Amino acid sequence: MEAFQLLSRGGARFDKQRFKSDVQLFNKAPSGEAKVKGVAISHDAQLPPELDFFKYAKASTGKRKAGDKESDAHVESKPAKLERKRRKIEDESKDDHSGAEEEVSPIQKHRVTSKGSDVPTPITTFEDLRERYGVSSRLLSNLSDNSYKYPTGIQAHGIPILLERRDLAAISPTGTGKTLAYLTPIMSALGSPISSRKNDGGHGARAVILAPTRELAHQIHNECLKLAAGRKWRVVLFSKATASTLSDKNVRDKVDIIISTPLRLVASIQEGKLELNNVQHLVLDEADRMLDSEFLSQVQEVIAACTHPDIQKAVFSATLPAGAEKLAMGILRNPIRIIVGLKDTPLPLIAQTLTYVADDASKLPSLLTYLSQPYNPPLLVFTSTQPRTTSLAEELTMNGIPNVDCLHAGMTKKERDDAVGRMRRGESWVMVTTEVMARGMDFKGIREVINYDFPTSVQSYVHRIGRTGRAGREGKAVTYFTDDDAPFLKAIANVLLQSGSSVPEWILKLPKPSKIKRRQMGKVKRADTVNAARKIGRSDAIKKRDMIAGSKRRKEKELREADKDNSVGAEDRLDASGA
DNA sequence: AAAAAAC
Repeated sequence: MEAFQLLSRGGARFDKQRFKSDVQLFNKAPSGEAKVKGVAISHDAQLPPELDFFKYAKASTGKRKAGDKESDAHVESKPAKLERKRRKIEDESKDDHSGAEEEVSPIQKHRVTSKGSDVPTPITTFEDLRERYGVSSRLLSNLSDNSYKYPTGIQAHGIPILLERRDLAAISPTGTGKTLAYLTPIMSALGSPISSRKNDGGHGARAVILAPTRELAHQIHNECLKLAAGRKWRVVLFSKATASTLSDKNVRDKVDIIISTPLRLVASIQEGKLELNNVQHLVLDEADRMLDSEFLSQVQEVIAACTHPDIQKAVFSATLPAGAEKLAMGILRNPIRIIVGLKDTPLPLIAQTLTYVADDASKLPSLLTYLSQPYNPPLLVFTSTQPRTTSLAEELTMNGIPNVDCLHAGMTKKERDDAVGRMRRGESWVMVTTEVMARGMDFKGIREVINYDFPTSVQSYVHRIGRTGRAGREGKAVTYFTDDDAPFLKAIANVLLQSGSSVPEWILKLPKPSKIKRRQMGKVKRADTVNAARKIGRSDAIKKRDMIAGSKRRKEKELREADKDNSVGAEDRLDASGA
């Protein structure tokens, strides 16, 4: 029963029908298509046993069995301890001017913290929205028609806040229904389509949603259309084509919601083809990405163009580093901030492993070996650059891996759309991609993510592996690392620990260099990594002995360094982001 | 810290 609830409220984008067809597809495959070696058939149409994807909120249940056998020196997570530490840090960083920080949600099991004045009570069912805020039956039935039966944590807390017209910064893990958490209140607040009104005063779109990639904007648009069913809402996915149509006043004045990437919008504003002075709701999805240096000025320009005095702004993400949060809070007016679960932390139902591959040349053989054994398609493989994405996809295909696809932003719009289409239909078994797919994309079938190239930040890691384990389903994430990745290994390892996956002990024993020293120390750490990694595969006795000796040596070294440089503490930093 | 993505 509970399992069913979790699945069905499954977040914004769960689509039972599609999932079903995926499973059928995979079930069919081997009998028909000459037994493709190594492709596991997924019969798990039933629910995974552990749907409580916020179990880490409960003190000590976050442990995951150490299923990987590279080393017997595995360290299990200590969620309770970490959470205590984090709470302390959060308490200390509370802003003076803000209202009371309070623990809410006795009903929901997962922990939700909110900051800000007069935080509205969360809802328990979508039906509450009718009584409390007069949300229309049409909107509510559109929700239930799409199998959104119960609000997720972010929806239960976020929707009332937005309906009370407050500004909001919302942080909630990947795959927990953030899209619906902002679309529902916006649709409700807009009331009725502009086209159905006589004279409303004001022209142009009343809501704008910004996302960092075309694919994500497209997906948000699809979600919005689900909620818009049955009425003549004009929800525009902004593109080159729509940009020119929108310069026609008659069209423009009938638009309700614009969903776009920032630069596209800025281009139209600068050409004088678009005015945003009637925008009363502005959402930044993947807020930390939207506020990073490359997007910031564009986003600021959009914000500046939204001149309506009563504009409501909201930012959403699974990660929000301190710098981005500061920026966000500066943009918002008397904001409420809510955090579901732990910030910058993946869901514990994603089983994560770190795999040592000595160097770049060893990655392809490792992946081929991996693909020669049973795996769960579709598999998402992340690389660091577009050329690497292309060539890896080619290599895999040449090595006989079936249904390999690739997607990066260097491809044409059509190529990109086609690739996403194949992915959605379950035709891709291995999708090689760049950071473009790292955020927001919701492919229900993805059970495994491979970080072929090491992610360049904790945020990137969290979002990449968050393509799996969505809407209460389990997932698996494998991350390759080479000697060159050593400087950032420990930060990622801490993320694994924090979210209930185990990490070989030697990784945690790696010295923690100060930021300044990181580059110079690359060599030192590299040697350390190699030595420690080489021990894998030796006999257990030798391994253990070496580990202990090695960790002692490292400890001593660490202490010596700590004497010289106070910024290197013996205590692991909790915030693994290092930002 | 650094590439990718945005047109």
